[in-house]
Amino acid sequence: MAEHRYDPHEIEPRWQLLWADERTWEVSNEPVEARGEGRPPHTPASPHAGGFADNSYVLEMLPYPSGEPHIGHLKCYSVGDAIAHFRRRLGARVLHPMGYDAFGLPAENHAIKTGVHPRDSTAESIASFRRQFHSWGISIDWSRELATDEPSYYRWTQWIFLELFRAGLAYRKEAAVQWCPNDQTVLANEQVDAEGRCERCGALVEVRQLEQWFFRITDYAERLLNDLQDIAWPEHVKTMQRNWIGRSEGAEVTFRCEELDVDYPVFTTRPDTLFGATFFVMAPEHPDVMRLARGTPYEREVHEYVNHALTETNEERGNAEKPKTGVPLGRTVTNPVNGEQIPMYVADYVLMEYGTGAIMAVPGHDERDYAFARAFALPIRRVITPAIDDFSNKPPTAADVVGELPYTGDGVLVNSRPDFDGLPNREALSAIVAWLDREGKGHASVNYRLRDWLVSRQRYWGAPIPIIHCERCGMVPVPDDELPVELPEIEDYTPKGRSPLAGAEEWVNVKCPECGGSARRETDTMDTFVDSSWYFLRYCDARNEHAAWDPAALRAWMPVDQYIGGVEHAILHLMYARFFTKALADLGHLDFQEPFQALFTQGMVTKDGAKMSKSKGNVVSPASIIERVGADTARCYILFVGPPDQDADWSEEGVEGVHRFLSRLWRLAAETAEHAGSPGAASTFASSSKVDDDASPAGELTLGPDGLAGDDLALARKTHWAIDKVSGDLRRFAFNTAIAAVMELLNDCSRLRESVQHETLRFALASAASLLFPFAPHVSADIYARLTGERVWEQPWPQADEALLEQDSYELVCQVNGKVRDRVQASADASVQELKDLCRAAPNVLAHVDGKEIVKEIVVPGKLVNLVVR
RNA sequence: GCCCGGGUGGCGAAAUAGGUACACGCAAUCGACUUAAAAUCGGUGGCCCCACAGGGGGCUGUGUGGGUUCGAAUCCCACCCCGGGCACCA
Repeated sequence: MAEHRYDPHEIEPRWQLLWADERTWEVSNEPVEARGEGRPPHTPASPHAGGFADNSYVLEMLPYPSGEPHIGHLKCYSVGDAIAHFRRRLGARVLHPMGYDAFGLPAENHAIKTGVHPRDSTAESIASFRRQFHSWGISIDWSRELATDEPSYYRWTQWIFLELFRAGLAYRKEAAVQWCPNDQTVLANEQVDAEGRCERCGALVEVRQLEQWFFRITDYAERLLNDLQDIAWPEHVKTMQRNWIGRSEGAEVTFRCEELDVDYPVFTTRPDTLFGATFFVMAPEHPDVMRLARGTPYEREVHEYVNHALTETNEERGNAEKPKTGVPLGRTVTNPVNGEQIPMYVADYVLMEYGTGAIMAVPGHDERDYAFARAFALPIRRVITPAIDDFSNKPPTAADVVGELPYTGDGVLVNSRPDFDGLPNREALSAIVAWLDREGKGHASVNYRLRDWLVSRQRYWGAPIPIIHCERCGMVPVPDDELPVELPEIEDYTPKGRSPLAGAEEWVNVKCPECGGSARRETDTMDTFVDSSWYFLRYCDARNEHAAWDPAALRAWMPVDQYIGGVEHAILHLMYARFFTKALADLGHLDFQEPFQALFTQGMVTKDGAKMSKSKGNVVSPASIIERVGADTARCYILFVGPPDQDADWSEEGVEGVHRFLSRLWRLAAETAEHAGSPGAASTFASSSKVDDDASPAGELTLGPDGLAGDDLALARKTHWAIDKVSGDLRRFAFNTAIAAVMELLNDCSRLRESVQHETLRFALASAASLLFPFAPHVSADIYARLTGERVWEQPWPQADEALLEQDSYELVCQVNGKVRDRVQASADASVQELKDLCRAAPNVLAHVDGKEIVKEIVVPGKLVNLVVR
């Protein structure tokens, strides 16, 4: 007799080997019929209600391969794998691929330190990720594996770049970047610490204007905003994206500087406060600032102020708490609504990147303008009053004006113009904008917070931008047949104020593809977010050498039905991928607008309440956990510990608890399988079931209510309850309660094992394994095979028998005045009157009613009766 | 400051539609098995009262205070605390 000990280290590699040998999780792009296979015989004829028929694309965000996978990866892929398995067994063909986001800074910094080529350190990391993903038993179609640093991948990243370039969606312009004067290099924002110092040398970082590449994502602001309503994403992620896009409605209003004869439009969300504008402020970066100040007494002061502001770090400048600073420009502009001359200032609280880089300042109704006005002793005028008393008959007088300034709320206009005074400010806003429009002094306008995407990096380890600079022809795309532009081999990765690629002279100097003259390659590389903005498309046709994808392959799979990843990508990655999808659709390459139909964001895994980090020494490595308890335990634990969208704290004791559960399940199942007789019993059973598998698709695993009684009926009911519960929970990502339901089922199996028929127990345990398979595939496959001789992943998802979900009696809760006073057994088909009678007759109810008058009886059939007494 | 989440036993959590609060797991504790320990299996699980052998009854109780309702963890109002995101965006 075999020793009944759960041994994940024997079980897990055995099943992994089978799945790898048989390429179980690979799917082709051909429709099932076209492959001549038809539906596999076990596929349900009609999909379950709410099931996933046909093709389904389940995708987890691709990992950035650095070192080894961490617990966060384990959680993400455990969630994704559960969904993939569930959908397969509901009858879908599931695409579930894997790849690596392989370009990026850490590998390059490592190369600067050690001289090891980023390609080599990345390859090593990828190998480690791949090995561990296999050891976790996740059901990946490995035939589509990719890494974004492979020329066969970034060839198409470059192709997309050129498509955007040709469409005018990729362009070059000057932009402010972080610059370290000591290292003579541009720095990524992440390389600047909180005090605005260079990570490497500690020098104060400056802001410099340099030519950079951008993608015109702002052209898509409106669509990126509007289309959020069509996708099944968590509301908080949509909110984050909406805030990031930052749509504001308002008006553009023109202020004129008569002395210089120049118009300055400003954007305002509050045209209703135009009559309260008492000064005008420009951003230090505004190109006209020096011109305006020239020849005024403030020229020198303005010059110094602007220079200082430009070298300030974002940290220093971006602080709303700091006192307002600025310098007069010595000029005035005309307020178009009342002709007043108001003074112009330059101040760093105005941003060049938003609106027009200039503002009208209304200190009476804006906190920032108020602070500036107080600092510079400028007039503050009230034009809106919160008083909402009836001004319907007469305009408000000074006595009606109440409240503190600045006042930013709604109210009624005062001190403006007779035809606007007395109007509620929202009405006045529309009226004033209409009036400005008629006068040609302004018009309604919409502004976005979203900025164009800066994609160039002066870095080595990224996809080269496939552009050639020719003095005669300008910027020339690298011809398609010369793609990819491969990264040159270089010795020195250290950035020196330009991309390390610039040092590869032989690589840089080329002939212009248009005129044949000597020209130079673009030496910047692309932001790694570009690589990850289209990888989900490439998976659909990962081995295509002639195109980024075959449209037919995308039709088979896209859009992604369920995307899974960390909420830290709620804005950047998810926004960029949406932008790529829309831009590529506009260019005729895609026929859908959104890449990810549904999104699930998983919570962080902490240890002792803190984020895991090497410096804290609290990192839990998946490899060590799996070595100790196996992948099934690790995966189940991470899903059992709590709702997967919430943060979870890693607890060794909790892991042990789940391990005990799997051990008990495996042991009881192994004993039950053996109890059936010889080791062949299971297969005998399985083959006999094949004879009449038309009886039910699950043949051997059917247990109807007929002829069952006592504990057998109870256990069969519990089994069907668990089937129903787990099915529902899986649909709503409630993996924790799904696993708890299987635990309950096992507890009943253990309790009733001696008192039920063998067949009842076997059915319950095989069902438990079947339900647990999405979370713990190895042990579930093992148990299922032992009990039935079948492969669980080839079985359709079990269906609960309605007849067994219903009880013929239940515990009726008897309340008096809303408090539970007794519980009695009630028949499931008892009438309302019978339930009332039952409740009134319950012993403890009688004690509480005791002579009092029953004024009301509330009956909730199936649940309770509440007697209201007085 | 603004926008999201969240606050339930000693702990992680559950309660899917306003209807039995605390499923499942951990920890603790008692018992069984054992020479013993581990493992395993079973019981217990706030406070008070009665019976004190099994058992029965009551009172609290879901961050705080109010409200709606026969009935509120769940809905409404006000507030407190924790976590995250954004933050001079005119």
